[in-house]
Amino acid sequence: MSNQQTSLQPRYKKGKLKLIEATLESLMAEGSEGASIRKICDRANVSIGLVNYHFTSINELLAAAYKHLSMGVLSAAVEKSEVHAGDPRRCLSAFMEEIFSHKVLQPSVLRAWLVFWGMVDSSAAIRMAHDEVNTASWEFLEKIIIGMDQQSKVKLSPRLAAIGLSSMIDGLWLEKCLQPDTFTAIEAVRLCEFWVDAIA
Amino acid sequence: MSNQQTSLQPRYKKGKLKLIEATLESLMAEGSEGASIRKICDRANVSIGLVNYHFTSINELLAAAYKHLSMGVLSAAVEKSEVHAGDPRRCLSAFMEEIFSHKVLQPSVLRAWLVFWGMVDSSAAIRMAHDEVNTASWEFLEKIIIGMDQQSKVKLSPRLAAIGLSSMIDGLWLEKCLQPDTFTAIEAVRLCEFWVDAIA
DNA sequence: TAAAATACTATACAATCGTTCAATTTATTC
DNA sequence: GAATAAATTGAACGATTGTATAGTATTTTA
Repeated sequence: MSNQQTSLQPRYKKGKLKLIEATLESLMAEGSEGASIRKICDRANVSIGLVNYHFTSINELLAAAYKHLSMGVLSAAVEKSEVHAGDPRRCLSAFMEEIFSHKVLQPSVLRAWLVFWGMVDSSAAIRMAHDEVNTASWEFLEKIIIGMDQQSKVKLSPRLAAIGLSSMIDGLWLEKCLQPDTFTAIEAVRLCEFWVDAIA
Repeated sequence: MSNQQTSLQPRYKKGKLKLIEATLESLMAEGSEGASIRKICDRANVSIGLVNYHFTSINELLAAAYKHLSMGVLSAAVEKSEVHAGDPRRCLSAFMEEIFSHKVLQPSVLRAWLVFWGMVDSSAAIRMAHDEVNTASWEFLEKIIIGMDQQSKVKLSPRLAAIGLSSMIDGLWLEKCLQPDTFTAIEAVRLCEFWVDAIA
């Protein structure tokens, strides 16, 4: 995963960012067992007191990490697709190519997401981070599909089409995490392309 | 959730089953925080020592609960679809109607699944339960799609079509769990029906 | 350069966890 | 009904957790 900050990601000072990055590494390596301040601080080579210095609780740190990871991926995908502004169909292809790229479609990255999803219900901060990321992602997809619809009427409402595509993406991520050898990245892209062609 | 045992679910003695059911209740109510032997045994009104009497570890209990829940749902869906044996398209509709029924599409039920998914990587027993459930489900779907293919050639390989449908189902379940108000059960069924029609 | 602000350390605390196991209770067998 | 087997209890244990905080170190400001 690239450590460059992107346009949708919040900005953090060095010390905070170090903890956020260590958190992602820890979750990616160990799943939910990596969501421990001692493990995170071992990775960051700092003392555990720093978590409560920089964040109000471990959940705030986890929420920041979730947002950092997800907005990073979303930003990259949005940027890649905006190259094709004016052609919604190509926008979607570029978006899908990025979110199923080898940078993202690694079991370790997906494992971190799975951990975050599992925490959405039990932490208000993580809930907020999730809602923000999810809404941004889903609205982007819907906007592109509305663009397709304006060129040539699509067969599902853009809202429903976006929900379908978003769900398939999530489901493929989940499956790739749980059973990595079931399908390839190329097949994942192909399935989503099929969906997009089916609504057009 | 019905407490009747179904054809794919293993059989357990009363004491074991009581713990399994309490486990599901606990996860459904509290998510991953409910995966605690004290919370589970409180619900079952038994002493915590019983977990290690009936199971070798809490992970074995969790694996049994995962299998119990999932095979219960899969059995019901398979049974419902088998009424339409000989008509693969109707089989799939019946299957989808069951898996998006109000019995299943409750945030609490989906929450339990999310907890289990999050544990797949860190417990061999849960990994095994997951692989078994996932394989049964996916093979069933593929078999029906092969049936469709034999009647009239489908546009994706049955394997890939099954992966796509399975992913969409998982994704819709996940989304429904994380943001329950985004879409209705009817819309979920509609999206999957659209997928099935798109491959035909 | 001294003072103020920020960053960081290390320890302690209370709480919770899953595993273990001797003792007790209940159910089954003969 | 006595003996055996199975089920159950409850306490103890060592391990781990996140939060809190006084003290120390480093950086920034004037």
